[in-house]
Amino acid sequence: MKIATWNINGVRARIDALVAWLKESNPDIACLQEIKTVDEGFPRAELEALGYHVETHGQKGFNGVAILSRLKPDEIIRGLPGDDEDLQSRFIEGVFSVKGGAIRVCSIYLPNGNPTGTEKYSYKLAWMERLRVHAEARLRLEEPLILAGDYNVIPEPHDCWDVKIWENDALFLPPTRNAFRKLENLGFTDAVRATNDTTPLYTFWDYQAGCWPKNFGIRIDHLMLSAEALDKIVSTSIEKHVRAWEKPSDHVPVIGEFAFEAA
DNA sequence: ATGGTAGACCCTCTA
Repeated sequence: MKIATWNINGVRARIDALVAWLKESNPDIACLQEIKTVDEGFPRAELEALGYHVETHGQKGFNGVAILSRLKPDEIIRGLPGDDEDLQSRFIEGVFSVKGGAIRVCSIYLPNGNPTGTEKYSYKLAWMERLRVHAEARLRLEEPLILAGDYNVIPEPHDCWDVKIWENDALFLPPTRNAFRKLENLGFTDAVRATNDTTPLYTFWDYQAGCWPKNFGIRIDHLMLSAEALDKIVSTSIEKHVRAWEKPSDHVPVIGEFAFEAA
């Protein structure tokens, strides 16, 4: 079973690329971020025509997340618990029945946090703490749990092309990486690093300043696995070729292949 | 010289 994450930077601008990628890679579950539309504006018919169930948590103009799935979800939770005042659409969670039980998959669009030293950065850190609290509660279910998404976190120096450029950025500052490490310390494993060595791997190349042709990228899109999900991981792939497509997102999909079977 | 691009959308914000 293939479970993927992709920040598509606007689902309506990216529908042709999304359909082409789904046909090519055929993921069983695709977590999307930055759909940048309200639920009613989501191009669901094109995706249902490919055999996907479509669950969205949209927002006008910014943010917004979705889960596409071959299996019909048993349950969907919209919004990250822990702050009723937070109106930004950055989290959706689905439960799916597989042979032997259930798996739980979350599509996460973690706040960027720049500029640092502002309420945007404190919002990022507060959001990461809410994610940690929610993830800790979900771990007690002892299910395969996959937290998939755009974390806006560069975990290690070798996950960016030049650490000097990023060392003071909200994506790399020590409090950001410490909060990410706290999530790992709960018992989550970075699927790409569990299946690859420490060579540089990127999932995002800025549109600006020729970052893509120069391979000036960063790795910020992650599949974080509970122990029960890590037991089932077979391989991962970063779909780098998608960045070279016409009208690309600035992020590429990350796919995990798991030894789950449909119920 | 403080650049450069992209998406959504009311013209400026977010990234």
